[in-house]
Amino acid sequence: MDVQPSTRERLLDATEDLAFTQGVAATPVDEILRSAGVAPATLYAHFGNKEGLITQALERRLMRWDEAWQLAIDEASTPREKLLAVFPALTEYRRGVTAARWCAFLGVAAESPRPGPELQKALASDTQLLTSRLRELAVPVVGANHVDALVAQLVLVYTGVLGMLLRGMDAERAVELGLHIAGAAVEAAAGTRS
Amino acid sequence: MDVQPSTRERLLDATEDLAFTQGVAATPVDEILRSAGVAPATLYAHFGNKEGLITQALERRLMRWDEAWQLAIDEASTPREKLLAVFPALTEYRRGVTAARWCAFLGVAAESPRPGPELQKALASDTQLLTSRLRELAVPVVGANHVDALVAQLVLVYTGVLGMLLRGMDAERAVELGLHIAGAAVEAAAGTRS
DNA sequence: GTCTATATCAAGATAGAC
DNA sequence: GTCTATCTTGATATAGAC
Repeated sequence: MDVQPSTRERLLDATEDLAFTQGVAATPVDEILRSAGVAPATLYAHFGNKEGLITQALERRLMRWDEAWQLAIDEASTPREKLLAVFPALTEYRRGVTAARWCAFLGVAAESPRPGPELQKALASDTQLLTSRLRELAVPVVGANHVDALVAQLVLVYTGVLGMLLRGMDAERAVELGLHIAGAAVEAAAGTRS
Repeated sequence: MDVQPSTRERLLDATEDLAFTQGVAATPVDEILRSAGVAPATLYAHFGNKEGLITQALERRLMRWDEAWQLAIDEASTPREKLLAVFPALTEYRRGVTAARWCAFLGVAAESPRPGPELQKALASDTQLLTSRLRELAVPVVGANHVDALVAQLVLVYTGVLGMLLRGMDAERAVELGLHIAGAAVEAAAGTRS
């Protein structure tokens, strides 16, 4: 039996739908309210202000991405496949949630010159999760010595995949391309392993 | 003898300073006017509206990037170095102009869900220049058959370099990292050459 | 917790003079 | 071409009732 989503969740859903596709500044609070079927005062009671709403939408989004990525890792068999699972996970993830225009986190970062502490934390936690988990996964593949360089490369490629969406590239093609580049980087790093 | 910049140029300068570092929506026209020392009506006489101002700032920026990149290509000696010159060119370019927070074009694209035709054209011309010139440069390196795949990879890496700036990475490190990944991609593609 | 109604304010844009 | 002064709108946020 389906429970209908709470007011709070409807607001977060609408925020993902609208703000992460059109841009935050290009999405008036009014539009989110209309889409969620909620009154202004209710939004402010829950989230304080627009930035609070965006922040919590990002937090929920990161949790879901975290789970989706972890699932993809668990399903992969070899250490190398687990390390590269971030790319197929992205495709799968974008099917499950409302797909952002490119990346909810980078998009908000780009248009937030002076984020408040909460938002700043939410934004940083995306890069944080990305690098820390990739580091764990990379150790079995290239050894502890070469991990840092490889992780930085993988984060760059992952970021490039998302950026290509802004250049109009199809998401699946971008992921495929990224996987190819990342695979080569892993080979090169694994070859260097002392 | 230095000629002092025209009103028009002061406005474009201020736009690059402010809108491409803070974000367009986060930069009120007022702030640009104050920074340029110009009256509102003057701006609208020159550019029609805010989007016109942004559009022309992007157009001027692309011209300068075009020149800077071409210069870097001319200074490189081997075909492989010319192909990869886009990365050192980026470092050099960012010294010459007001460096954007990450990328003026991608940044504007990200916060413009429904750009007018002029702006759309200005945005597309960045990717256009990038792909067409890389394609020319790649032919001598990998042959005409494998060009498309390699170009797409290089554009992705280039885009990833810029995106890393939003994750707080230092520009020179990002460029260095990108150059490394791109170099490996070029090697791999050149090796495949039939 | 949620609503209706409204206050407040800032931003984009224009009128009209010089 | 450029200025001062102002208009108009649309967006964030709040007051007060249910």
